[in-house]
Amino acid sequence: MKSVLCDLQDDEVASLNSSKRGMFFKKGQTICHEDSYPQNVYCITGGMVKLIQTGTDGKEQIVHFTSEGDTIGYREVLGGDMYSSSAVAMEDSAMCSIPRALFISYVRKNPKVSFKVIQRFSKELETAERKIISITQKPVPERIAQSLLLLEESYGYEDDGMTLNIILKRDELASIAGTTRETATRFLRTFERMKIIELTGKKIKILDNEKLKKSARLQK
Amino acid sequence: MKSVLCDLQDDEVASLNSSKRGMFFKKGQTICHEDSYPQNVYCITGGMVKLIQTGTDGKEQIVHFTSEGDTIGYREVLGGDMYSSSAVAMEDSAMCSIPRALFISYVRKNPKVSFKVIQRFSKELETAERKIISITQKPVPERIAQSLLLLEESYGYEDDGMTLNIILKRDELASIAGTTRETATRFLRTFERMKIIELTGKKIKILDNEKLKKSARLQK
DNA sequence: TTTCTAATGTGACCTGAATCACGTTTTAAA
DNA sequence: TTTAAAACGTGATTCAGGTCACATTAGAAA
Repeated sequence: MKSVLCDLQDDEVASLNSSKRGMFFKKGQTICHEDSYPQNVYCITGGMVKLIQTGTDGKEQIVHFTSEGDTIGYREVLGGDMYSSSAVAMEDSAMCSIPRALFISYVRKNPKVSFKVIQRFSKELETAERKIISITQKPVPERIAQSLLLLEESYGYEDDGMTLNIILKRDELASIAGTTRETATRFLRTFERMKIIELTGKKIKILDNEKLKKSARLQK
Repeated sequence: MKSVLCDLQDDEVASLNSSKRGMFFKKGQTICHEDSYPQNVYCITGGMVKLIQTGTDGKEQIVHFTSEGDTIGYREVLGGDMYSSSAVAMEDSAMCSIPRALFISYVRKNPKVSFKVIQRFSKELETAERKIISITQKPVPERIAQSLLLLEESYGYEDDGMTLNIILKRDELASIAGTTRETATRFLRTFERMKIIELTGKKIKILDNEKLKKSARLQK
C-alpha cells in the first residue's frame, strides 16, 4: 500500500491487515454518499473512482478523480466531518476499507504518518486554491486546456505516448473544467481544428503539447 | 497565542519566545510576496491581513482574510512550497515571525500540534471545495449573499448586533464573491432595496438575516 | 442481431454579468 | 483646508457561454 499509511510500524501493519476488509464495486456503484457519516476510509486497490458533489440544482460537480493507491474519505475522517462528496466507481473497482477509529489512531500515533498527511493536505489545498483562481479568472477554453494538462499529469499516456490514459465522458470533462457538456464539446472541437488534439470516440490524443500549454496560458 | 501552536511543551514555548520576532506593518504594506520562498511563519497579534493571489491578467483575487490569532504561511512551510499568495496588511497590523525550520520541528515533534494542523487543513479544504462548487454553480447574487454570511461568521457584529464588524472595499467584497466591483455594488444595492441590508459608507448592516440566508440558498 | 437508452455534436437563441465610460463621493496627502 | 487620488455608483453596451432543441452515434441489454 502506497499512500499515507506506508510508514506504519510492523505491529500496526499486522493489525491493519486483520482489520481491513476487501470490497468490490461495479461501474456506476456508489461507494459512499455525500452527507453521510464516514465509518471507513477506503484505499483503492484497483479501478477508478470519481468524487462528486451535488450542487444546488442537483448538478454534479467532480471534485477529484482517484485511482489505485489513493485514499477516499480520510479528509472527512480526520476532520470529523460528514462525507463532503460521494464516491462513485467509474469502472469496476476494488478497494479495502479501514475502520474510522483505527485510521485515526494510526495517524495520531505515528508522527511520520501525520506529517505525510499534512503534506498531502497542503498539496490539495494549493490545488484547490489554484482552481478557484482559474475558474473565476480564466475563460472556458483555457480551463479546458488546463484540464487536459491536469489529466496528462495525473494519468499519463497510453503506449503511443500521445493518447491520454483515461477515458471520460464529455460531462465529466466539462465538470472538471467547470463548464457544460455542450461548451466542452465545442472547444474540444476547436482544439481539434487547430491540430492541438485529436478525438477518437472518448479517446483524446494530444498532438501539440506546446500549443496546448499556450492555450492554457500556464505561466505558473 | 491561540492557533496551532498552543499545545507546545514548556521548554518549546521558551525556545519559541526567544526565537520569535515581533514585527509591525502599516496599512497596505506587504508582509510576504507570492512566489517567494517562505523563511518564516507569521502569527498575527493584531490588525487584519488579506491573502491575495494575482491572476493571469494581474487582477487580484482574495484567498483569505486573517486576523488576530491566525497564522500565515504555515501551509506553504509545511508543504515545502513557495508562498502561493501575498499577504497584505489591510490595516496597521502586528505579528511575530517564527523561523521556518523551527516551526516545522514543532509540528513534527508534537503529535498534538500535528493533529491540530491536520484538522485545520481539513476544514480549509472543505471550505475551498465548497467555494469551487459555489462559484461554478451559483449565480452572482447568491454568492454575494453567501459572502456576507461568511463575513458574519468570521467577524461577527459590532455592538449594535447588526453591523458587520469588518470594513471592506467594494473590490475586496467582489473578490470574495468572485465577481467585479460594479456587479457587487449593483447587487448590494438590490439587497438594500429589498430591505435585507443597509449600507452606510463601507459599513454593512444586516437587517434581515433570514432573507439573506434565503438569498444565498444555503440548504447546506 | 435488433432494440433501446445513454452519450454526443451542433446550430439557434438568450441572458447574466463583464466591460466601458463617466460623474460623484470619500479619503489621504500636502 | 485645499487638492489630488482613490473608491464608488450607475447607465449603456457587449459578449462569453449557458440553455434549448434536435439530429446522430455509440453502447448496453435483450
